[in-house]
Amino acid sequence: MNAAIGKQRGRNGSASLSHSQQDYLKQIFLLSATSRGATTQLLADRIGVRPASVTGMLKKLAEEGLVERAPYRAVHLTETGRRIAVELVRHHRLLEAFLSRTLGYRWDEVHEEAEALEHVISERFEQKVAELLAHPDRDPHGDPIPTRELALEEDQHLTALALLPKGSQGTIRRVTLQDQDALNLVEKLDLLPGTAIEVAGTHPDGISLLVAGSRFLVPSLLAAHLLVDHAPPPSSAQPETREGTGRPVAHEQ
Amino acid sequence: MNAAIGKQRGRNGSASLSHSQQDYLKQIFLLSATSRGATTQLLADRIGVRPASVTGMLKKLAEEGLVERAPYRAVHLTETGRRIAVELVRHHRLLEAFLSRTLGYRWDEVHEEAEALEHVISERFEQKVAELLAHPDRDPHGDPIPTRELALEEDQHLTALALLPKGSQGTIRRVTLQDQDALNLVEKLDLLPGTAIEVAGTHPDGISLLVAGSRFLVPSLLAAHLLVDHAPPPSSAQPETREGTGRPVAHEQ
DNA sequence: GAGATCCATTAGGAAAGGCTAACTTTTTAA
DNA sequence: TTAAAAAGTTAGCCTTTCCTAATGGATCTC
Ligand SMILES: [Mn+2]
Ligand SMILES: [Mn+2]
Ligand SMILES: [Mn+2]
Ligand SMILES: [Mn+2]
Repeated sequence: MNAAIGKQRGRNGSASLSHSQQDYLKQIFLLSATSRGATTQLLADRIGVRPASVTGMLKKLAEEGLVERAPYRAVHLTETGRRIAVELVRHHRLLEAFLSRTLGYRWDEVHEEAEALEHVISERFEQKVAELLAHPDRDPHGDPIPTRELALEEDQHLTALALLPKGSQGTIRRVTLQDQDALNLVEKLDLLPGTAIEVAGTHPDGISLLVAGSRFLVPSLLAAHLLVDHAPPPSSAQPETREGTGRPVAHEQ
Repeated sequence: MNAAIGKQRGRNGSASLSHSQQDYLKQIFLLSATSRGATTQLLADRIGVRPASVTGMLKKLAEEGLVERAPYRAVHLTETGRRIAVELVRHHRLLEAFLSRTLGYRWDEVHEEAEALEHVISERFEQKVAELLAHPDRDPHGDPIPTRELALEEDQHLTALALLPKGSQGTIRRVTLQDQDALNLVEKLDLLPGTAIEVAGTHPDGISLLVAGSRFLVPSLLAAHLLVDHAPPPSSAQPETREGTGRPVAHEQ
């Protein structure tokens, strides 16, 4: 049922995709969900190559029918390309859950290892791990794990903490960061997924937050990456949302 | 304590080794334990490339101080090269044990997956898996797993079934095959590691074997790859060993 | 609406790792 | 002991993926 990414011959008759090509597809997928879309520059940043290299690779992927491209424009995945990308996201997030739950990795350690393993595991490995974990639907950062049929539940009702008005209450559900130091900070502040929070007030540099009694400032950088399952402010006349300093940004995976 | 193989900078200051280079070192190590040694031709067969490619790579590895080489001769690992090779063997066999025990792979399925994963897992992954399995000393084929300090117990007292004289009794300890069909045959015949056997007689095409009451012919091809922990024949006057048709051959990993 | 400033693309080239074909050395065996 | 066979090496080439430098578009600002 899964799209083949690895060694097998592809859906048409083409050879397999290189790890590099796989990473391009995955980053295009993740960036496509953002406002800017998958631009050459952003892809270069995420993948760690120069823009010229991105242009070259995108041409190749377009020839192989995995992306659609117009020069000087953001690139889009074809259905084939999307399937491969989502398959990789499934691998990545399943692996993060596995590393965390079964092997006892810390939550800030899982990303890097999953980044390498995602290209290498077989469909059998994917299946066995999914069974071992009883088909989890979230990774340790709260990111949804696509199903085996590659359906990806998108959380419509999650909002970036940075965009919440004063008085909002809710629960942190996703942390879209992957930098180890940033993740450690989140943990130090007890802002892991599942934590109940209340917005005590806004602030030029972030959000003032009430968590388990204590009250402190969450910097914008962080607040943009904490996605909250929120109820509107209990009884105030605050606007439903406001334009924040930072918008949520998809994180690398 | 472990030699770094992966992404890290190497022992001197050199960059990391490619997966390809790692495979060469591992196969040189495994072939060095055989009578023919690590020749260009055998390496080409094992690695799946042409002999010309092997010559080219061996030159590169020699320049990097990982092998010592004389043209037209079998190649040898330096101490540095050996450490990297043994580290890979540890990864491979630990992974086989993990796939078999934790993920429930069949014993004929573990090799291929481990072949890909061995290059990609971190030292952390290695350590966590070793802990999870309580530091196993054998993989599912009975192959010894090098310790974290890279000590590799070699089983001096194991003999290929093909070389045993009539009347010998013993226990199968290792199965040095990796072909799936061959492994399935071994399983069908109940010749897994741990099985007690007795040599009922020799035969031009193999060995006649007594296993759990039944008696059947084990073809030479197989008998050369079944390593037995044996006692000499109980009270007969048979010679201790004999020259068999096939000698034991290290298997790929 | 015209620069200035990004952003994207092109051209040319390098490194890694494979290949084929031709040639040399070693080994085998008549 | 010598000729044929097998094994190993060399030379030249190809593909993949990256790079730098230069060029060509898009966009923002005044
Ligand atoms: Mn990756
Ligand atoms: Mn994640
Ligand atoms: Mn390998
Ligand atoms: Mn094994």
